[in-house]
Amino acid sequence: MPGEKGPADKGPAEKDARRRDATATRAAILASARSAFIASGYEGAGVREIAEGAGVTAMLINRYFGSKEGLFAEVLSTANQRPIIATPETLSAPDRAARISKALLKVTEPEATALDGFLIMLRSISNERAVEIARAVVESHHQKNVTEALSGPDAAERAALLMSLVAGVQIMRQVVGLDALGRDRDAQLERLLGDLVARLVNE
Amino acid sequence: MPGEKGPADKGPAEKDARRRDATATRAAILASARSAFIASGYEGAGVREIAEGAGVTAMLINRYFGSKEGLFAEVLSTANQRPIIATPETLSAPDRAARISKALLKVTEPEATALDGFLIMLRSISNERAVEIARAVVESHHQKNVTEALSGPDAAERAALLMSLVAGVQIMRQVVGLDALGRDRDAQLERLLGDLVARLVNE
DNA sequence: GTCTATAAGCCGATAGAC
DNA sequence: GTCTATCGGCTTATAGAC
Repeated sequence: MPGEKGPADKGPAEKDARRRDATATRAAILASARSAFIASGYEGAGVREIAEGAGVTAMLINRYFGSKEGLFAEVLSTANQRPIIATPETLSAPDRAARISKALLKVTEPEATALDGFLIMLRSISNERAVEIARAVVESHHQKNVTEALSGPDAAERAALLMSLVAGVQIMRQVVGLDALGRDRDAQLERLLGDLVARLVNE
Repeated sequence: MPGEKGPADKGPAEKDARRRDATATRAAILASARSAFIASGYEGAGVREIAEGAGVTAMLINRYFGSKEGLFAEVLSTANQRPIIATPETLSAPDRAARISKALLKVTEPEATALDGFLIMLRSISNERAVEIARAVVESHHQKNVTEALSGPDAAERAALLMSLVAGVQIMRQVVGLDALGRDRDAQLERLLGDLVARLVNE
């Protein structure tokens, strides 16, 4: 029947089964946006490019997320839901400093992806609005989680410095690729970093 | 003499005295570019905006620097000529860790400008070419200088971690503006940071 | 040495058809 | 639910006049 639209329209509309699924489309856009923001940051990634990666047109991004800004906020929020390095598990272990420094080196290897939430933020600090969005996410998630996990005085300041150290190592090792932070130095780095982390996580 | 050009050409060309001075124009473009890259990074700053700040047209940027990329390379290089925090002076003092942590907090206050060379780099990591240029500058200047200033084993790795810490603190304190790294926490931060820095700069 | 004018293309966002 | 077509504005870079 010509007047009927949507998935009920079988027959010639095989690909519509996926194309007309709002939930799936939304998820596809989010996934594509995440990759694009990781690779190029907020300013570097374009809505057309993101849409193409999701197999849709750019217009749908505004339809589902209001704007590129709204899309960025949702990507950043979901990518920073839970702690990666200073997790409740690593923080409660007796050898937590060693565990954390080891985890930090692992997730900042050139091809690692676990710390994507942070990486998106770091690659987006050229844009003022993106920084504001990132600030809200970090304060409400990571700062809060890590502070609560640390006991002793100045927990908030120690948590903030731990995040700073993580951000700095990620930039210099994963993004910039300093020789002295290469994988072939992991042995020395693990020892040095463990020392630093111990100062922050041990009361 | 009719054949002579430049400032010697007085008379009706009052404003030409400045406008037709290639050296001054070059310097004006560099200064304007530096401000723009600090505020918006490589991708965020436009050549028109930079040219306007120098009182010239965008075309001259390509004339003097070949391209926006060439301009960026020159700005980044001049802005990172000499060390700011880990200077020969601070590193040779007996209480170097305390001095360095104090200096770091000072140059990462919200309105501070001393660490601009680093800030330009951090705001530009969304662009691949900008990162390559920044990497070359950091390796050839800061990594080299700081490593030479540190004695003892693993000097290169300790230097790289010190730069990572500086970069991380600058991002979280000056760019993101985390509450826990605010100026009202300077007393605690100075103590905590001093501890960390001591682990890196003391053999 | 510096200008105006313009090429060629990408940006985010929107109107309206189906 | 998704499309095409398009708007207005931005981008870097270049050609040619003076």
